Amino acid sequence: MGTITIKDVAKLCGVGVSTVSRAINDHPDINPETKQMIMKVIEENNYIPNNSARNLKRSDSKTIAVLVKGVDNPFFGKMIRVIEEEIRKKKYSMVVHHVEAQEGEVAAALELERQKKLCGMIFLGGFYSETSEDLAKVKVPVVLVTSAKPQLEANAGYSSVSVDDVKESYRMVDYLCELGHERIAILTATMYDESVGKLRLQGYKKALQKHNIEINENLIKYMKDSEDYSMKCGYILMKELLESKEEISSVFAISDSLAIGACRAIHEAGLGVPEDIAVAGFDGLDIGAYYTPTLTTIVQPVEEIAKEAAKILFHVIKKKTIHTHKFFEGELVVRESTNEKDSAH
Amino acid sequence: MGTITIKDVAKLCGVGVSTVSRAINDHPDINPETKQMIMKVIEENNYIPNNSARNLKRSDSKTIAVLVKGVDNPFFGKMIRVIEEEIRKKKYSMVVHHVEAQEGEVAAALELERQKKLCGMIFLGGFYSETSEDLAKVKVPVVLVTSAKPQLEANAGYSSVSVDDVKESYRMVDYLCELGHERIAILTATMYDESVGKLRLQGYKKALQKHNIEINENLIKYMKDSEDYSMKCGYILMKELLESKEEISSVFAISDSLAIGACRAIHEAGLGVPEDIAVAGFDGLDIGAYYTPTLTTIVQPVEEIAKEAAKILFHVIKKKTIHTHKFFEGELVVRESTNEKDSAH
DNA sequence: TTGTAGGCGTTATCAT
DNA sequence: ATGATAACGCCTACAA
Repeated sequence: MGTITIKDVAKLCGVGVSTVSRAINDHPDINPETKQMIMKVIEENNYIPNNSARNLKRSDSKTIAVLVKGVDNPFFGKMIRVIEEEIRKKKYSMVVHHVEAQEGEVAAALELERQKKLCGMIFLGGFYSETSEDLAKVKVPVVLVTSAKPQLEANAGYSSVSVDDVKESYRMVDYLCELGHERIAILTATMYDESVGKLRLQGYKKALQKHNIEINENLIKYMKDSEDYSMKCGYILMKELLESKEEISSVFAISDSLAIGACRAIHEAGLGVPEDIAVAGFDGLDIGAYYTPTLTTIVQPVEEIAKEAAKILFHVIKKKTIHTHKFFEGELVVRESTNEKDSAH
Repeated sequence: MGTITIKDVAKLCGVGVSTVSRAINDHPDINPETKQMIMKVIEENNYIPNNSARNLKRSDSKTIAVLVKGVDNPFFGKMIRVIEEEIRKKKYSMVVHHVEAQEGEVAAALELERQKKLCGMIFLGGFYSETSEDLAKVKVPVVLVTSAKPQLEANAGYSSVSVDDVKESYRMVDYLCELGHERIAILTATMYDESVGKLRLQGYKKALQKHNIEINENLIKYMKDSEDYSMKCGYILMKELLESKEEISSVFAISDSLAIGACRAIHEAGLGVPEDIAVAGFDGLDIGAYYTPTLTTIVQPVEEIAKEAAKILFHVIKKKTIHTHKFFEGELVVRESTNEKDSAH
């Protein structure tokens, strides 16, 4: 008695398969009583429709893919779970696909799209290296999360949801300046980054300019090509910075992971955070509240962002709307890792 | 020019569909030249077989599901990525499914199994609450990772791969004892846990016994039902412990996340780690090496475990072997969060 | 070695 | 409101 099919159910109910189909798909043209009776039989024999057959028949497969670029960012963990939940609510399926830092995400996307007959995709992180033209090759609706391109064409072939990286970054660096810091270093993405790295660097520069602080290229530490937003990377960059003998009173890391790595490096150099060097992060990872010292950071509203991403995607899929670009406010959370610039200097 | 099908390819090549099918599925009975020519045409028109159609035809769908129980354990993040890679190498698909702490994982598993015609499943974490009989309902091969049942029936209907939780836990607590600690608290899973929580608690008790230290129930802190292996949970449990006024010189948390939460609580109580209270964790998360103080822990060989899990699963699927139970050695990594019991006491 | 045809479980289009 | 029936794209006997 392997698997029970729609035919079996039909037989059991003494009706035609199409009636059963109508019942399980909430079609209008069906007698409520018939439907109820069918659903009961389905329940009793716990029949579950075969997904492959459905997808084969349907044009779309009711599955949406989540592409995650760059390993080891716990920031995405929560995001994925929220997205998964939203997708499940809509009775869609989700497949997640991790793409290595060097891999082209669009290439991976294209393959997935065809193979699985996706009806939509969500990109998490990444989206450096790729151009809008590349992205346009993906035919299904796409929403970019946390990886907006700087220049948002109104009619871009995709949606996006994120915080305003320039603004939030500016907010943080401005805060650091207000504390009296002038020698503010930044730990940022690669030099060629066209995504969050670039934007957050922009915010940094903007804030410095506002405070009439000259931008010192030696205080800008870029990741190497092979690196990612990991603690290890933050550790390495900070160590280099420390060894460079540049005077620094604070450092802004564009992710909490980087910030924590930086703290470790500072610590190992026999210095204290924030007494000797203040450290600020970005993202709002849980660990920031438990680290010693607790981490000043920009908290991104992860849950809201994820939900909005799903919402927009479904809207676009159902053609209820065209592509949208939505920004959420981040929140500057001040904790122990930053303090006023020591006046005893 | 929507999607190109196997028929189109056949037409393009001037051959029958079965020949094309044979080509893409590496069947033996085909002329190498024909095959090469077909593959070329496929490449040029980048034809990609429709997965749903394949799965419908095949009995199994070549997809394996990963069930992750309990949110927010970064420990599983890496695991999933490694598993994903292994699965992809075999040209299978992976779907991950998070199940809430209260949800029954077997129920979720059953639904998935039918709906997606899985050919195998990997359970990550969890597996408390569920009995072997429940698990037996899942017809496809299952491998339990990091969640072995205490009593392993030789012919259990599943495989498992993990560290020997009793032994590793024993190793850690034994080490703590060797350092001179006698008042050793443990932060563990719920009281009803039948999985890693139970096992690690066993190891703890065993080590204490070896050192003739009486077991003090007040030093055993169980999670509440609603809690999970999170930093927050560790923080809460530790705080309760501190408030209980029990004298403690060290605490063993059965996960690094819990340990970090505990450190925070200790810190906020104005005490120092390890001077006042030594802290040890379990898992070997990256953060352990960057936290202040760095965390003494049992490092689990995540990558090996994940690879082995995939390997075993594929073996069982292909009927090359029956279910296996494999254990890996953990590694006791001593760092700053533990030290010798202060003799000045 | 290769081609033809039937069927996998659904959904959708027709009639009824 | 309901029931046949034809696709959906692929794999696989079976036949050639």
